[in-house]
Amino acid sequence: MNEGRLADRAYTNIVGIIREQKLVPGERLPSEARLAEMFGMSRGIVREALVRLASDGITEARRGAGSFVKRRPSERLAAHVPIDTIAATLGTYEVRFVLEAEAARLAAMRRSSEQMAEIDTALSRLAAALLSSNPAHDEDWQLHRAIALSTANAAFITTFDHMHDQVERILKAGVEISRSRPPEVIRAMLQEHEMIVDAIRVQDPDAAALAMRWHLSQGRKRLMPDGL
Amino acid sequence: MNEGRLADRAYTNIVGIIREQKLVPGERLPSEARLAEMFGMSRGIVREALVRLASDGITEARRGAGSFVKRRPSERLAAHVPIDTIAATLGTYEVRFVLEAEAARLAAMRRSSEQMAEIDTALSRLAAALLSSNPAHDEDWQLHRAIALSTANAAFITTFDHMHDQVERILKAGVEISRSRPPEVIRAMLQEHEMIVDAIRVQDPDAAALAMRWHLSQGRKRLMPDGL
DNA sequence: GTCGGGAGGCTGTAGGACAGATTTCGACGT
DNA sequence: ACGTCGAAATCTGTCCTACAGCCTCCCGAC
Repeated sequence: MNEGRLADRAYTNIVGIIREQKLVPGERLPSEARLAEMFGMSRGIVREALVRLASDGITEARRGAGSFVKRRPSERLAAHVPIDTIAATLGTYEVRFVLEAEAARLAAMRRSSEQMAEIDTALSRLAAALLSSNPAHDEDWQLHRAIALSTANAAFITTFDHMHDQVERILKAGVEISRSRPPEVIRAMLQEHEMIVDAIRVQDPDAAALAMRWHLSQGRKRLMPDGL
Repeated sequence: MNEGRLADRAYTNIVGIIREQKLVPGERLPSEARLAEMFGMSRGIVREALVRLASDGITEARRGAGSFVKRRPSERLAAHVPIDTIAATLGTYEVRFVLEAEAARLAAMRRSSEQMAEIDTALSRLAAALLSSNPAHDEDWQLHRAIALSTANAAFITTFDHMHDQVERILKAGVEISRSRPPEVIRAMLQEHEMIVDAIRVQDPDAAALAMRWHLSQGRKRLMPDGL
C-alpha cells in the first residue's frame, strides 16, 4: 500500500511483531536499537515509525524505559488493513447518516450569520462546479464541512474530519467514481443540497436532519445502484 | 500540554509558522534544515514533528522537493488548540449521543453470539470494578467499545476510537473526575449498562438506542451536575 | 528479608554524511 | 527570441556515532 519509504515498512513490521507475538497492552516491545537491527535499518527510521505508532495511539514511549503497547492493534488497525471496498463504503455511509444528520440539525439551531454566509458560498461554488461538469467532489465536501463547522462543536468537527479521511482512503484504494453524470442527476444533487441549506437558513432542525439523510441516501444509491 | 519533548515544541512551532504566514494548501514550508536552525534543534527532531504533521494529514512530504501544506490548517487544527474544558466535554457528549446510540442500535441488529459474549464479559468486568470502588473508567470504556465492535462496521469503530482519543485528551488536560461515588450512583450506573446490554441481547434496536441515550444523559449529568 | 545503590539499558537529542529525487536556471542550439 | 537540455543547487530519505538523562533490575550490605 505504501512503499518507497523505509519508515512505512518499519511501521508495518512493528505492527506485525505486536500481532504475531500477541503483545497485550502494557507489554514492552523491543528497543529501538534492537528493532533497527532486526529490520536492517537505522535507529532513526525505526524512531519515525514509533512516532507514528504513538501518534496513532497504538504504542506509548517512556523515556529511559522503552516503547509499550497501548492498544491491541488487531482492533485499532482495522482501518489500515485492506478491506472490502463495498462493505467499507456502506460502513462509512452508516456513520455519515448519523453524524451529518446531527450536524445539520445542530447547524440549523446554532448557525451564526457568518456561518450561514460560508454555507451559501460553499453552495454556490458547488453549483458552479457541478454545472460546468466538474467532478466537484471537493466542493461537495466543502459544503458539508461548512455545515459541520456551524455546529460550533470542536469534537464534532474533528470527528467529521476523521471520517472524511477514511472516505478518501477508501475511495483512493477502491473504485473510480467520477462517472459522467446526466443532467437530471446534477439537478437532483443541487436540489438536495439546497433543501439542506434552506432548512439551516430558516433554522428548522428536523427538516435539516431529514434533508441531510435524504441526500445521503440518494448519494449512496448513486454510488452503489445495486442497492444495499 | 505535553512538554518535555522537544519534538512537541517543534510540532507547535511549525503549526505556528503555517498559521502566522497564512500558508495555504499546496504551499511549501521551510526545509527541515532551515526549521532546525530556526528552532535551535537538530534536524532529526524536526523530522519527528514533520512525520506527525503528515500523519495528522496537515502536511505532506515530497522527496527531494520539500514539505507542503495539505489542508486548511486553521480548520484542521481545531483539535490541537487549547479549548475550554467544559465546552469541549459537552461537545464530546453531543458526538457520543448520536454515535453510540446508533452503535447500540446496530449492535442489537447484528451482534453475533461471540460478540454478545464479549459484551457480557465486559459488563461483568465493569460490575466487578464498580463494586470494588475502582474508578472503572477503563472497564466502562471497554464495554462501550465491545458494543461498537458488534456493529461490524470498521468505519464506525475507527470513528469511535477517534472520539475516545479526544475524550481522553480533554479529561487529561482538564479536571480530575474520579470523585467518590455513593452506592446509589454505582447501582444506577450498573443498571443503565444492563439495560443497554439486555436490549442488545434481545435484539431490540430502538430500546438499545434509547437506553444508550439515557445512559449518556445520566453520565453527563453526573459529570456536570450544574446542567447544560 | 529488606533496603539502597550502582550498573546497564533505553529513549531523547545532537550533528555529520551521503544518495537520490526535484527544482531552478543558465547555456546552448535553432 | 524561444524552446530545449543539462548541470548545479536544494531537499528529503537514510545511515552513523555520540552522549545526557531517566528507568529498571539485580546484587550486595545490613
